[in-house]
Amino acid sequence: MFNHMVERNAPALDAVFHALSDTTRRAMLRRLTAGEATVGDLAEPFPMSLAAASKHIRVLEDAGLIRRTVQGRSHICRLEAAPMHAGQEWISHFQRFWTERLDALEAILNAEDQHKGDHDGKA
Amino acid sequence: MFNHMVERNAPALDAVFHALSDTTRRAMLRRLTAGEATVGDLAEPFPMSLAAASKHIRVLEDAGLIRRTVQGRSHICRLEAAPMHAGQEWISHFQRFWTERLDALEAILNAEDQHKGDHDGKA
DNA sequence: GGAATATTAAACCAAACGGTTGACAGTCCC
DNA sequence: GGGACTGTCAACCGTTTGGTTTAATATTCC
Repeated sequence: MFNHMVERNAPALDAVFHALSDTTRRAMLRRLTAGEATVGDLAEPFPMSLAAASKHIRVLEDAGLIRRTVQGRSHICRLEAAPMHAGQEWISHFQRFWTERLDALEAILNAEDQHKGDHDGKA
Repeated sequence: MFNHMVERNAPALDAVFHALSDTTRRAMLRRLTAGEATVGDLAEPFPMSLAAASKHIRVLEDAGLIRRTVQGRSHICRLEAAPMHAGQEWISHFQRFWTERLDALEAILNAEDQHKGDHDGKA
């Protein structure tokens, strides 16, 4: 059942997860959900040099999460969320493992309640 | 609608995404879906030293994705998928952006089909 | 042409990464 | 006790990362 999950495109997954592993970059992506933005726009909220922010944007671009079009002197960036799909799908194969544990926990709690009911109520 | 997504626990997300950004570590996690395994078991498929594999396992452990119990001389590892949930949820906020694009594409294709149907030959 | 604007490039730095090797520490078993 | 076994630790190495600063490159405006 899990053998099918053979990771067809590991390098892309590496790049996407790596891009997402930084708070600044995640914030930039969130920002882009509100609409396109220039490099300057994306950099503005962060207490780092423009050059540093530009590098972060490059990482996002390399992971395919941003598309850039140059318009005059400003580079406008758009969200390209599609590559996240692969990441989400990879994780989704593990979903049953945390829901299973939650179900098990619930079962244990229910059993304990049951037990308490047996004793407390009667004795 | 997206303003609510303020990243309550950024460091944990950093750690999870970083842990997932390596092919070897993802393979180890997949391996663990088949059941618990020792450090040696997890290391065995990879053409690297045991020490290197041990470091990867440490990264997974630090991200909370693995729980380890020492039994005699062997360290047995179990999958702890729960922290992936946060990652999945973060990504899920972007889901509409790639489905939207797919829908838009579909709409364009439909419109083109429509157009073809209207004046068939050309305009 | 020249100044201001928007962004990347290049050189540098410290820290982290992914790997190695060799030494060490528990544990099991004779 | 003495090996074999399982695993970590420490030191090291080369590369990448995330940041800086100081140019350099386009572009727009006057």
